[in-house]
Amino acid sequence: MAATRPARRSVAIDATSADTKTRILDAAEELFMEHGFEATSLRSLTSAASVNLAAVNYHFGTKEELFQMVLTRRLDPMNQERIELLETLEREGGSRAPSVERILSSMLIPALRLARDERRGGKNFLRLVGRAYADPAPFIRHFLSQQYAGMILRYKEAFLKALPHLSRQELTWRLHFVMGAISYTLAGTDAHKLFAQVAASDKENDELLLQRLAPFLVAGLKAPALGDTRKLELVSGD
Amino acid sequence: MAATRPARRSVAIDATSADTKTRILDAAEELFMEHGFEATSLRSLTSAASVNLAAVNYHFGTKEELFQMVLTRRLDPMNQERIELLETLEREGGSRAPSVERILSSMLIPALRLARDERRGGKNFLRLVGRAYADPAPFIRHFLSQQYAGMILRYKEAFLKALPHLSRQELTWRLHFVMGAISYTLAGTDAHKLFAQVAASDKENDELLLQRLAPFLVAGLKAPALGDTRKLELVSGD
DNA sequence: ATAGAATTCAAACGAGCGTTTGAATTGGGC
DNA sequence: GCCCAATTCAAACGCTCGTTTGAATTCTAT
Repeated sequence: MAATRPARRSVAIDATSADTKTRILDAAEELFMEHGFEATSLRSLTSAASVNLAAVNYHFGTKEELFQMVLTRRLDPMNQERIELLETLEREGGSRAPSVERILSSMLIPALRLARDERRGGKNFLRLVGRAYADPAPFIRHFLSQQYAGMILRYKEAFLKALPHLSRQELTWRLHFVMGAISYTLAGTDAHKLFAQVAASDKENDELLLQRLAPFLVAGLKAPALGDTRKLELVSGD
Repeated sequence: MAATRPARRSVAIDATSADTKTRILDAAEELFMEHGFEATSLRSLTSAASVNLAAVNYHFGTKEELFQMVLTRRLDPMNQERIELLETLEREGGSRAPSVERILSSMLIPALRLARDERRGGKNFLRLVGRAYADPAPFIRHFLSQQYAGMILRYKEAFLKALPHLSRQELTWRLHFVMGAISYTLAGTDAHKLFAQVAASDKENDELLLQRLAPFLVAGLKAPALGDTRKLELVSGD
């Protein structure tokens, strides 16, 4: 299946086609976010991008490869920025490990910047990522795990130093919860409708959201380890 | 479209067909969880259930209605149990409001019970719910929000009394984060692969998971409100 | 035993899907 | 001005989808 791909674009991969490719990527970002991967047809996608139907297969190979390109285009720089921010933090602190607050901030700030930058897809893209996290399609899951593995490992080490009372396993779970809250929050949009009211204006929304999310996550991360306090009354309410 | 539905099942809605209907619901639960709504075809579904292809349309009308039935079958009793547990808690406490820990427990216990009960779909079903939360399909979002609205409102009131330092709006956000961490955690399966290690055996997994999730969430809920402490160093790391 | 309703079944419908093809068109280097 | 590769295009291929149909079958109440 993958072997029968055309030999056409074998000579020059990137040429003058940047415009068509970008138009496809932009339309894909929006439509994948709105309808999901499966429910977005290449016909509606190419129509929205004002390009020929065959252009997707010509420039990206398959629909799946297009999807991965949509994610890579913005996730790679964002995760790169996260790691750089974290390393700056560690360098500045010298021998003293950075605080939980600062480490978490270095995770959230690049996401916030991306959300604010309309030229880079803005909120749309982050919602797309949040949804991709919950997509059952195996190729999406494999792609995301490999895409995030390095960054998460890096942050796990940093958090371990800032939270010495947590075992490696305990921290793995907590980072899992943190990623869950972040993904879910970023996937947002209609999820807000589960609750009654939403925030006021639209511009302050992003920043306020993260300023509310951060204290919640910091407190959760700093919580005593399992077994440190009484076992928590999880068994039957009487 | 909805008007052209057959007049066949107009006389008796539930008859001896329970067996076929149940087989369809069980197969749907598993396949929707594994592949998502869009990617699950009625042909593979009816084949797995060993029923005729037309049986789904005959018993449930459309594929969407089947999906809603899959969710309703288990969500209704679970949310009912949650509310009853919460009301018991409030009745027992008399005038004193229940603690955050106990309120949260009354949310998690019914989910945990359901996860343990293989006859009611077990973990499969909770993963399905977790994924449904992130599904972009409008009919799923509308259904879920109406399905949870009552329960969430009920719990918001209870949490408000237990967390008097939080404004209603602040709590709305925190409950949003809580639901995010829960959904994401329950959707689990491959999400675990994002991280290195997983828990040991398989039976203790569920309980251990919730026993780890609960302290995290309690600490997050109890965190000081925005503005109570310094604004948290979210802006640039220097 | 039989009438009538409920259910099952095989077959087909029309539509939409991702992808491929080969010809037409474009655009830069000689 | 011409050539050749890169790109665009209209059309089609083969396939799968959700749903409908009408006959065959099973079930139930008389």
